[in-house]
Amino acid sequence: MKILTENTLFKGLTESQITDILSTAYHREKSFLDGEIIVHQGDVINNIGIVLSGNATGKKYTPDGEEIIVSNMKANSIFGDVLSGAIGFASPVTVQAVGPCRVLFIDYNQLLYSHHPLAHHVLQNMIQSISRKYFAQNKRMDILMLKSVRSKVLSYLEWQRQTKGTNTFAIDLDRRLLADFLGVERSALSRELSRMKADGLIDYHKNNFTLFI
Amino acid sequence: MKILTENTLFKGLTESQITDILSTAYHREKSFLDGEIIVHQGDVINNIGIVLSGNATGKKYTPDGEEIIVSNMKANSIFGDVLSGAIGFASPVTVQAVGPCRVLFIDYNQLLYSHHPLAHHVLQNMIQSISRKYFAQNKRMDILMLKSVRSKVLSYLEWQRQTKGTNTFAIDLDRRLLADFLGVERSALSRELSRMKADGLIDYHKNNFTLFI
DNA sequence: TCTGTTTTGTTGCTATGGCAACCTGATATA
DNA sequence: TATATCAGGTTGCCATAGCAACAAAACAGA
Repeated sequence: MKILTENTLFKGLTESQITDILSTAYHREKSFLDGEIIVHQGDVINNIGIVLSGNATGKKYTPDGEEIIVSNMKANSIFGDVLSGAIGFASPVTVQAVGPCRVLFIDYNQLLYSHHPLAHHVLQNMIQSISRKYFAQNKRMDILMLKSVRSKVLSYLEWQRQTKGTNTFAIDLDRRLLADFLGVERSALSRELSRMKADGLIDYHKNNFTLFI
Repeated sequence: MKILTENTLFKGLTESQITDILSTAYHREKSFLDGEIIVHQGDVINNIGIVLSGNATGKKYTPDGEEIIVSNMKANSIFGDVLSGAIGFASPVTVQAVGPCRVLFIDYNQLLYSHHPLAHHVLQNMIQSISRKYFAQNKRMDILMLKSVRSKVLSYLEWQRQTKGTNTFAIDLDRRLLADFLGVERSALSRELSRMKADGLIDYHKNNFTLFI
């Protein structure tokens, strides 16, 4: 349980305070094998999930059956918080184990309605966590709304430069995922990257990029 | 202040409970004239804003200077909640008065850290409010990711049918706003709507739509 | 009712990007 | 070392949709 002290949901709390709070809300640990579904798209859930070990992905399926990876989760990632918070909403994503993984589920309502003096603190952390997810999504929306592939790529790289703080940086998406993120064809992305390199705007090799502008 | 009993942030509380809670957090009411800026894009704020009367819009500007209306706010709309919740984030939007309007600002931290017994309740409402905004955004992202204008329109209309519950319904966006929402050209939207009518998929007049599929 | 204004529809032109198909190079595996 | 596999790059074709410019309704105000 030591890992939870690093979790954004319990940030600022000691290990004993965390176990103390958890004693007031029903929770259980569950293990999943590679490929097992943790949450189905369409499920209505009332639990917060925390990845204790291993990895999981959030995917969704477009109307025409294409699979899109929405998020990659590793240890200490939280899911189901926004979903539980909205009350009554169906999960827009399927959460699936990538390799064996362990997940801690915490009853959302009991945690929320707990009168434990520190529950307040957890709520504040939760608001912060949800708000951050909102803005991450917001950033992506801004990019998706741009019309040309080039402007999308530039906007993305500019964003990365800002968060990384250097003109040369590695991104954590491969071409397929980057194309999905930008909402373009993988081949169209490759094509535009070449053009941008030819135009002297950027340089890149694999997932290492340099921005010249 | 009676209007606040209808506000999602104070849902479930009586008028006297609301004034009671407000007494623990710094708040002020402010009036704005038509066109006045309430929040500038890029501002870092620590207040929750509630529109008491009048209307306001949330706009943002694309890299190439184009103005996009992101949201329309009326009485009891809340803004700044997600922004304050994320702590340290710059506002991605400019909030501007449309006609004269009054806004109630509440200090976010004092409301959040209040030890008032009902503050917990407000926090829960806030989580719900933010989560809902997240999912509204999420829905839009799904639509923006589709490639063709037709699929975007169909996805949007299908969504409207589901929320409205009938095959015939009025939407609350005009063509300009709908085009922005879908991330397409206004003329391209009009063109595709005509085609879809010709193909017998839909019928429409102004903002009244009927879905045949 | 007339007129100015705003909203919506229409249409030709053309660049863009989706699609498909294939190539190249890297990494893994036997 | 040979070969299978996978990520990334390249390219031709062509429908789609952006852009611009204009037409036609719808609406508002005098």
